Amino acid sequence: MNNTTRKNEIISKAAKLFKKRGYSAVTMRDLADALNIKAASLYNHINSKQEILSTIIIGMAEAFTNGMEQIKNEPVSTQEKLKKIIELHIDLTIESPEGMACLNNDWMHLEEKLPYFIEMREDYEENFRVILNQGIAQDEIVSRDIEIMLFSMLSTLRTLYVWYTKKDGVNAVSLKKDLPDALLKGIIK
Amino acid sequence: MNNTTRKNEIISKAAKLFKKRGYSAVTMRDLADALNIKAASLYNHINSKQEILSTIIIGMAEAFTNGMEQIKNEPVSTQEKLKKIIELHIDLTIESPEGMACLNNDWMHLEEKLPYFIEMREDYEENFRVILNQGIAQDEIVSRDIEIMLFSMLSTLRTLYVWYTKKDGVNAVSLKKDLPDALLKGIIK
DNA sequence: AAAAACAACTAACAATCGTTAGTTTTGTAA
DNA sequence: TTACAAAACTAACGATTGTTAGTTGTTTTT
Repeated sequence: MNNTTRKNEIISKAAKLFKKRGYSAVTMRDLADALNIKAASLYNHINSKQEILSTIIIGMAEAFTNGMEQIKNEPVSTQEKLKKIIELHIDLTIESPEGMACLNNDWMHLEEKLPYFIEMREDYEENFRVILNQGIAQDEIVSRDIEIMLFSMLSTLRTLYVWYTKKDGVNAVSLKKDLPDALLKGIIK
Repeated sequence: MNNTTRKNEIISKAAKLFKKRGYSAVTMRDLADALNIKAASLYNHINSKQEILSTIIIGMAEAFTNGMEQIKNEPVSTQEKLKKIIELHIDLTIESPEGMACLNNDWMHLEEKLPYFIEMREDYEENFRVILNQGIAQDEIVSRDIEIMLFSMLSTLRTLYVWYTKKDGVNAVSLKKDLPDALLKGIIK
């Protein structure tokens, strides 16, 4: 029943290649070469190139959806919720920087699952907005343009994988320690 | 002598398509269709697909390089320099969101000009680091992990085009008004 | 030992890729 | 009107694309 092992190896290797060069620029022969097999052999394990992309991206998106669902209903302050969202992004980025790259850069190449993905992304952003608005209502958050606060935080969180995976980049420890403050409190004295 | 008109139309249209689907996923026939001509006709104006990409990206990168060169030598406070960097990103994003998208997402498909691009990007980031360090030395900036401050600001600034180009997204006025504070002062009270 | 499942292979397909060659049309200046 | 340049066209090229069909070898299960 453990027929997923080889399939997972293929998907995992594909994610690495997609991160580097993007879905469209990676051919099935590139992927096969990286696994030391022939392109046709891939089809003993997966149904299509599209299925690989879909598996990677939808898996990540659902992880974020589930994480947000947890957080939004917790009986804690807005500041606490925002910190948990930041931690969610850090955790998922550390777990799979390649998946995060695909999620960010290749979602538009989804076909069948594209509407489902868009829906999840919109829901996620809307939940984020609600939390920010609650913060303003409860006087925890400054009353500025909410779209700018949302975009500013999400941009940073979504591209975490870029900096996490490069040498001399940021590491997990300092991320969890300093990123919440950087995002919430700013950088000037 | 005004033979650049048609060429610029092609490059401009290409940038729009690249922003939507990425360099690799856009074919010369796609580009030609969008201009209501045949693919072969493109080659009366440009030398290669790669040349189009290169023109777009190197142009943007040089604009940032020049902007940073201006800013770093101005006799103003760190906070003022950071504000000017933020404005530089806003201005260039408004001027060409498509170019920003290519710069961010398709740089790895550069061939001949890739080393030149990498060099410019590294210099830009290093200049940014120097400014932040000056700010710490002069007690203007909190003493936290500098890579995290750098990455946090740059991530937001580099993906500005995503939010600027979508309906109900952020607009130029509120950007210039609220983004500097959001990045520098944070969002909590 | 036989059977079944798994995972690789070779060979090839139709479609599409960026690009070239050579030709025709279009607009402008002489 | 002629001459010329700009910008389009048709046709095709060799390479590469994702994928299928059918086969062979290798493990695992019975």
